Amino acid sequence: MTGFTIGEIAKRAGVGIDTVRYYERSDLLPPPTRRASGYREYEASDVRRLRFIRRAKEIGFSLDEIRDLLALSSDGERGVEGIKSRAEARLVDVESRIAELQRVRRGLKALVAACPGHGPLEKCPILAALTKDDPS
Amino acid sequence: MTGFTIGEIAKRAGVGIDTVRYYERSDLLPPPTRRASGYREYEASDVRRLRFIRRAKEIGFSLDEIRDLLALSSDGERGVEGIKSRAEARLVDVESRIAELQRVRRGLKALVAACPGHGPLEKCPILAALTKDDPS
DNA sequence: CTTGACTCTGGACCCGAGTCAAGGGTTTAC
DNA sequence: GTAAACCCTTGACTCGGGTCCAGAGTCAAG
Repeated sequence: MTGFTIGEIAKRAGVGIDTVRYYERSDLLPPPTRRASGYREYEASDVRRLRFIRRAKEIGFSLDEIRDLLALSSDGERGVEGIKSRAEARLVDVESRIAELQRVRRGLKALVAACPGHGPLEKCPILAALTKDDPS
Repeated sequence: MTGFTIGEIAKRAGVGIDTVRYYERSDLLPPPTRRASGYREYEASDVRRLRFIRRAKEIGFSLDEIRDLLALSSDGERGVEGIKSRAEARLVDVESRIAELQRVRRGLKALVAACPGHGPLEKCPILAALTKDDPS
């Protein structure tokens, strides 16, 4: 049961080879074992980790934030202090993102509903729906 | 009722002055009227638009995507064809982002719930919760 | 045992989204 | 009427997140 090469893992996770190496450099992926030749050798957990990174990115997390999310799930025994609070902070952040996206969704739904598919779509509600009540 | 200067609008919208000029260059903000001196002169709708951009960015849209969202709401009479379908496409996208974020939220909640605040937090469920069933 | 596909490292390059600086004009407050 | 605070343009720079390339070594199939 030899592990995957970098090309295999990249394909399985749906990212580029250079990206995998870049994530390694960026401490998002642990340095894999190496064959005698120097080739990187990955295992299944690396594929999972890479997929997680890819998906987290797709929904708008930065690599820094993802590093944090990953750390949450693998800090293990040391540093249990603070893990919970970091998770809670992330949770708050995620929930506010969801809330914002739900506002956008409502706006888009209203737009779609109001739009008959043709005809003079006057004053779509989307801008109004999204720009109201900003207390900042 | 003279309009706002660039500094005023930037402050009201919570972005930098350079950012406002950058958005103008990038066609996210219409070129404002100018005073005799050359100073840009903005109005309330520009503040709303800027705020919309800022918030859309915060929840993970790129400027390209935002340009598209904005176009949806201001295409007006011309090009009514396709507006609805673009809105629908955006809606699908937004809904999938929400769904992904909800997965993350569930994972984080489980993590927070499972974590007593100290003690050996073994095998937090978050990674597992987020890396399962990826059909790509 | 060669050929083509793959991998290695190091470093250059790219794009998006700003941010800063220089050199100069304008406005406002005192 | 002048100083501080603001604005103008052009153009260089930054940073995150990759992507590409050169030059060299490795692996697998025929």
